[in-house]
Amino acid sequence: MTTEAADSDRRVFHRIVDYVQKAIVTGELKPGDRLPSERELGEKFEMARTSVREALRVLEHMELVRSQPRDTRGPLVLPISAGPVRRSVAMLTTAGGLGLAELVQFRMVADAAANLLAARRRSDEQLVALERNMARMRQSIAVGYTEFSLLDLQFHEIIAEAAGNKLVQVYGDVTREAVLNLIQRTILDADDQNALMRQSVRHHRAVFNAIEARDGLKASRLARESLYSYYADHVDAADREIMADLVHECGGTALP
Amino acid sequence: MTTEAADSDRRVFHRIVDYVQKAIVTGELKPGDRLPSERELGEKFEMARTSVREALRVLEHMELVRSQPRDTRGPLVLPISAGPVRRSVAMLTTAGGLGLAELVQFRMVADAAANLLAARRRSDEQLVALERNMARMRQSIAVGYTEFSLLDLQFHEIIAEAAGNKLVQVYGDVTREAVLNLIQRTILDADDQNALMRQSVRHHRAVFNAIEARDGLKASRLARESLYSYYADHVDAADREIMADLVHECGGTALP
DNA sequence: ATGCATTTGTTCGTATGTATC
DNA sequence: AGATACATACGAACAAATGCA
Repeated sequence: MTTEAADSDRRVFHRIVDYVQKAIVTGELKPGDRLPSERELGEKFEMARTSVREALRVLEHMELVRSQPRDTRGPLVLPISAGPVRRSVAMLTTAGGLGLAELVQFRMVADAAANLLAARRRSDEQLVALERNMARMRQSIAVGYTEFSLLDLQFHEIIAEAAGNKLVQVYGDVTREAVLNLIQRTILDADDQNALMRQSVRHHRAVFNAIEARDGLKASRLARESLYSYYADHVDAADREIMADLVHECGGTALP
Repeated sequence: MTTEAADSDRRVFHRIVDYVQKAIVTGELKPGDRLPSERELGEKFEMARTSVREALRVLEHMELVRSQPRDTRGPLVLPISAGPVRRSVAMLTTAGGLGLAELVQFRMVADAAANLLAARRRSDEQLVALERNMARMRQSIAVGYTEFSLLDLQFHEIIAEAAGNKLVQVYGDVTREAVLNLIQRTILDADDQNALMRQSVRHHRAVFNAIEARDGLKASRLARESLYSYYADHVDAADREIMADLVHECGGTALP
């Protein structure tokens, strides 16, 4: 029989990784809990400390636990984090597995959804936060493009949070970050940067107005249109057509 | 003393992880290349073999390298994969404390986007794959609901792949799985199951027709509407309103 | 404040099974 | 078939850091 022995072809340390992962999913292990020390884990799972450590290195990389010299009471169970998603998406984009077109096309979907939901659910406090952000953004034009970019990210993150959907929020945040990383390698000259920043400020104002007026349709359409106008020139013709389709998905624009 | 702080607070094995990661990003290491053996890595980076192994376990978990007993010529550098994204996203959705409403609302966005893109990009082969899936699905009604659910997932996965966007694909796939896991705990009686399956078959036929006709607007609208009709009764009033908004985001439906 | 016990970080040596030449 | 090289895994050891009586 070629059936995997399930214990023999997998490495020993997987027993610990699988246990911890499952225990966290089922809620048996909660953030703040402590795992047994390396030696105790070795006893309970019947393996050497070196193997326990391999398991801990993997769990640590998943950001499920923290294991440091100061954790003398045992490895600490961490809250679920978006870090691994962020890192793996970043790896995919920087190593060539994901192009700008795919990222922007997804942003057209995610940002539009975020704006639509935020227009309905936003609180007045979040509106104030957006206004503060826009004020700082106007000031940062004089400072520089990287500073401006961070505030731009923050603007969208406020909206994503206001949307009240963790998936839209996290996926959107991660994708925006990836696009920024990808774009920052293409050096723009100072004039282009200034033009882009001023255009961005106008766009944010328009989105703010739509969200303030609870006009979700308009807010989502604005997201798609501005992404198209920013990035259409940076992708090839086929992807540009797709992006055009995504712009007009919503009936808010041209009705023949 | 001259103890470098930047080197002492990070563990030794990070030197190897960082080197390999950077080398892959810069293209210095390509898929198919071989890393030095564990012993040689230990010599070059001046660390013990146990530390080298911790590094390899992390790199392995990132799916950047494969290190097995058969790889006698050294650890194999792998092609960039979406696996880590899928795994980390799955962890977030299964253990992130997400409710049905959030998952379904995101599906309304992701599935709609997948259908829209698939309508434009689908190949004839993918159309055939969808037809085969629908045939098997009709047969599986007699077999049982769990069997049917797997084919239902597969139907959407074919579309997600046809959409030609890895992010839409991965996020959508994982979210659909999460919804299924959440729903399968609510036991439906046999009549309900049958009604649901027949409704699902009709819906898939409609989506297929739209994608075949390259009518992306219709395909995306169908996705939103059917998700609303499936799940609206299972969420509270506030979330139901949000879902209704998402349905009408697209101009394809009611125009006053 | 001072040891004492415990934990992690790291290294080294060794044994075993396996795949390749 | 035998020799070699490899990964897997174990265990012992010591330094450094930390918490506690």
